[in-house]
Amino acid sequence: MTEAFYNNKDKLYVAVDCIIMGFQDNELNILIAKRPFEPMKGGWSLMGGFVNSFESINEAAKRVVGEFTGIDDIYLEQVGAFGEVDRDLERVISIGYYALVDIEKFDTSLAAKYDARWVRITQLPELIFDHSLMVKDTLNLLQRRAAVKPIGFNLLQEKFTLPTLQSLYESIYQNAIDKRNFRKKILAMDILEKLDEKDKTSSRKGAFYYRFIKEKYDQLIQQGLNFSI
Amino acid sequence: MTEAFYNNKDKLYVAVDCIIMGFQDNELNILIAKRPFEPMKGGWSLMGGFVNSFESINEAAKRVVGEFTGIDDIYLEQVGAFGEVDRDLERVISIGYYALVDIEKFDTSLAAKYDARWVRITQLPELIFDHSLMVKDTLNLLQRRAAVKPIGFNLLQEKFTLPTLQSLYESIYQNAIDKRNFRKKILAMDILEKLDEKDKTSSRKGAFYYRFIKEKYDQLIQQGLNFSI
DNA sequence: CAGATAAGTGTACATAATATACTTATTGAT
DNA sequence: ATCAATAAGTATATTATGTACACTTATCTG
Repeated sequence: MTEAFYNNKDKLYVAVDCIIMGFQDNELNILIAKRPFEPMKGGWSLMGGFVNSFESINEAAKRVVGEFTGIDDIYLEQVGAFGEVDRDLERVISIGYYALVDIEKFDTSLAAKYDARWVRITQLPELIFDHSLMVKDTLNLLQRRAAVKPIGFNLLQEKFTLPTLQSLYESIYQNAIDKRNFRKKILAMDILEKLDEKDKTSSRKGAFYYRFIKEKYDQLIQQGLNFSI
Repeated sequence: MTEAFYNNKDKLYVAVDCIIMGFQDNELNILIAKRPFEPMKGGWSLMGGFVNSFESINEAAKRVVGEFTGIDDIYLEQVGAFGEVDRDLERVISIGYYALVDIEKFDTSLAAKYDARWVRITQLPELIFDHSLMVKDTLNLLQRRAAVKPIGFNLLQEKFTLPTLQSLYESIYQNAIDKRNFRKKILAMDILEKLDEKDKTSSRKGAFYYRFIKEKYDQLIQQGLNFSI
């Protein structure tokens, strides 16, 4: 019998914890919440939930991000499994996922419901359990990913300016980038379309909007070229 | 009560599957076994086991590698969690770990016991469940890691020749490397010590043995230099 | 119309990656 | 003893990439 082999093994709680990232005020922001129940009631926490037996762990993460943001158009990637015995009060294996969302699509009514808020990544409070470690691992992973894949655009609105895009990369890598070098590199890839319209909210001169052309990117990749910031 | 919040949630089986890698015949080898029980009895499988409630997932992986190789001096890193609903017959979340071992330390008596054998990574058969995917993800991860960390030495004996080291990197990256460029780069890092002794098993001239000096590497890293192949 | 502000632009230099061919040490066979 | 065979070992030139650096331009406001 199939079950015979498994029967005497332990079963554990399995959770997903989501590092939900948005871009706002020229900085990466992460959605965190005040935990409304014990254990660690009142502590700052990532958005999480338990994995049900009928859903994959990816589906669970997508569900959790949807529940807490109202957004289902997200970039989602697994950070890894966190499984120290004492990471929670009960024995819970948690699988970390980071999500990149367009913060403009955030359903703000949910912020009140869950006592959740966007906090700049440089100003995060200490989080409960191993959640701070999850954020640290995520930033590491994001830095490696963003260097070789155009995932940053998932954090922006469809139209964005080059100064905004540069701020995004500066926030991801936590260091300043020379704007001439940045523009040279990003424009040389030939995956952005310059629009006629300007954004004048942050300067008198205004900065031209650009658009990421996914089709062109896919085509270049197929030709063996590679994205690299 | 703490348990109240968790109580109505599903518990799942959690396993670890280990991609145990050795280096032999100038190629990466992976330890696989013929599965002795249902489901998928007789199929080729990675080395795995269930996570017990009293051990961390890292500990579980280390235990499994020890059980199947007799080696406890290993480099271990998590590949990620695999959680499709139908990845096994029962609902089992599996966490993949790859291990780099010195294949000379392998306890060969265990090979018979578990019907396990070392197979070249280029000649792996189709594995059961999602194990082939785990191997693919591992090779990817290993390629990125080996480029920036000297983890390859975990696969070699303490003394090794430069031609052997080069073969190792060629096997990891699955392409040929020019030996002049390779030697220039690896020696420039100044983390290898040349020994007086030669290995004459593969040529009449013989190749000098070298040794990896971890202390020197650690020192260089502390000074902000970085390893890069 | 002058001043303020951020957007936008080009070149020179340094570093790193890549391509390329001959010499040397040693053993085994004659 | 000499030669043939084999893999180990070695240096340089070229190209590509990354980095450093300062002035001009468009537009709004007062």
